[in-house]
Amino acid sequence: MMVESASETIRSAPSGQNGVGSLSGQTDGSSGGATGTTASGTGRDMTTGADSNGEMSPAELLHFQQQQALQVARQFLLQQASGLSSPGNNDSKQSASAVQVPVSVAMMSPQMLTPQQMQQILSPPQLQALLQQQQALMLQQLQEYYKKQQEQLHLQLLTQQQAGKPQPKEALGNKQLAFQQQLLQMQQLQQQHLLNLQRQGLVSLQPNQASGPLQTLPQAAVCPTDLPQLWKGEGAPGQPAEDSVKQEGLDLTGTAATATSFAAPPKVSPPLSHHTLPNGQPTVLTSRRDSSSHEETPGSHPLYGHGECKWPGCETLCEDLGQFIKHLNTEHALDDRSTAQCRVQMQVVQQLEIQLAKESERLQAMMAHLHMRPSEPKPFSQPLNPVPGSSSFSKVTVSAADSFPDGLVHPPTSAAAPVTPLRPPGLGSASLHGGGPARRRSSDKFCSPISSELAQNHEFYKNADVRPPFTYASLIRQAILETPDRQLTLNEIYNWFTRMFAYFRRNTATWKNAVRHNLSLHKCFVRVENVKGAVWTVDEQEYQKRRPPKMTGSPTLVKNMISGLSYGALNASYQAALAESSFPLLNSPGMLNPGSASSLLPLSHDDVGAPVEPLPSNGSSSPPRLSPPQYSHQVHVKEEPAEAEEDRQPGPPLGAPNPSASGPPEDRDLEEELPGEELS
DNA sequence: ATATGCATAAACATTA
DNA sequence: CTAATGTTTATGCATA
Repeated sequence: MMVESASETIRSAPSGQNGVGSLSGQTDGSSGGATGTTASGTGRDMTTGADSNGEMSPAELLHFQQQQALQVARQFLLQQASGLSSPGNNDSKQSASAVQVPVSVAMMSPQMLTPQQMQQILSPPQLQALLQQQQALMLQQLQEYYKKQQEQLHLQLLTQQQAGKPQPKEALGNKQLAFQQQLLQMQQLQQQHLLNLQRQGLVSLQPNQASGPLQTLPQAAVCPTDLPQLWKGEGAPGQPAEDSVKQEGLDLTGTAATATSFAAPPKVSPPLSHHTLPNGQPTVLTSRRDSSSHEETPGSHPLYGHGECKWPGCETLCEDLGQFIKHLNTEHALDDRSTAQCRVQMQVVQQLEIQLAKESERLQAMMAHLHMRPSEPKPFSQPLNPVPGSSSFSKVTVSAADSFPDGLVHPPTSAAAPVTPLRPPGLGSASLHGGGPARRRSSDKFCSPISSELAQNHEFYKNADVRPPFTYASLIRQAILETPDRQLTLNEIYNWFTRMFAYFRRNTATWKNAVRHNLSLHKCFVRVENVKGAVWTVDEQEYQKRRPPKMTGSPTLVKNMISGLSYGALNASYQAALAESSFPLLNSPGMLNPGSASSLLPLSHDDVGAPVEPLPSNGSSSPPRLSPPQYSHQVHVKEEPAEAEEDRQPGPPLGAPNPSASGPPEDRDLEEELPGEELS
């Protein structure tokens, strides 16, 4: 019971909150419940990391990455949507808050669109493009900022030297030396400290992030103002500059957070002050809001821009450069305060550096992941883990070949993602079957999809403690169909589950019970007495029979998008959509032009486009979808479902198109999955 | 508002 | 008897 209640809360949470905080809470993991429900539940299982203890890192990181990418994607969507329909409307508010916040800040708010949702809406190429853009920008911004900071520092030093001229050289020298030494020490300390923080940062950040850090962040201002605009790109309706001010938080999530963490009462002191905190902490972080300055005229002083002093926390207005210099020498001379500020600034820079490094790494990893294919000859390129034999399906799928139009040609980089092999489902393989977009509801229903999806993300599920978006029934079926003789003992099924999904390596009692329950409950699973016991087989016909009619989510979603695009609505529908589809980020290569809303439509049209996934080739994997009419029940062959199972004829079963038999109506569903429309 | 699909939990029954 | 298997029933959610 306890468990039950837990899961309930979890489930309800998303809906209740209008989808906003789905990611946050997350209780499930721990106990036996561990589950968040498959189809329905939403995918926040991912948060498993949060699941308390242990192994959060991989999942978490992954999650972060996804979040970031998604965030961008979301913005993109909003733009589009807004562009499509009502431009201005309610957007403004949201934009101010989470929506447009760049990267990490956004991450902090679990809100709205979830990964799954995004996936449904955006085509892989789109997402990739966005991703790329995002990364590029981020890097650029960071670098720029970093440069600037360095300049500032340098300048400061220089200035002081000049100022010091009049003074006796020795004094100056000493001072200078002391200063530098201090800086050095600081650096070292910072390094360590930062590293530590960094390590914990991600972890601590995730929870609670929603509000806390977010608020303080803006002041950290470590950021380049234009980011927002950039993000917005083309379509952004009317976004006043204010936004930019608000979202300054670049991605220093970690940074900011850390900073705030030690700056005791963070949010409190707004801009002003530069009083260093006792411990020499980043007060400045909070004070810096000069973000806007980007363009300093060549001739001018790096610390002087837009008629004001850019010294952290200063902002004194100066008519001209001369006056500024004067101001600089008087107000920001080499004294304790300035030194402290400088230190802080250094910290900022340091953090940014680290952040940059991190982001770079991430970028590399992402690029590597996304581009692997091109660079590598092999089809299924799953960079990380070479998969042993296990799945026959793995090869079937992915033909690779899809390169990204957008030019992200980046070096594959070994990149070692810190993370591990996890990879967001869908992300990689995307293309396979020619184009099928489709990310249909993950849940089983469409068996076919499952195999392809599995094939594609099989690595992911294998390593990530993420609940697969398929129903037990579909998984069981998949397991059975994957075997040569299409039959498995219960135990073998269990093994398949644990082998294929990291998720099923825990809470065994729960899912095993579910498996048994499903086997017994669904008519499509037939138990056959075998020599050495009983084995389970699949009655494909039965299985197909129970396929639900249409999919869901997406259409609605799309509709919303097109029409009102009210964020809320949109969000809601997404939520729904996503629940179904869970993970797979991008998938089909379908379209890439981000611009056309139209393209979005079809795509999300969800399920429709189920790709052709399982190539008929050997029929091993799943329903070889031939033409609509035929593919009916492959394996099935057995007209008499009952226990006639032995009919599970080894070889030919599947492929054999059974002319008559198939029930017309049901098959139709499958049709939907056919590549036909595809869309884009 | 109702029906359906699914996940879970759990009580039992059967079998090895 | 115990553990693994199977069956069933019940509950709750989400969705159509």
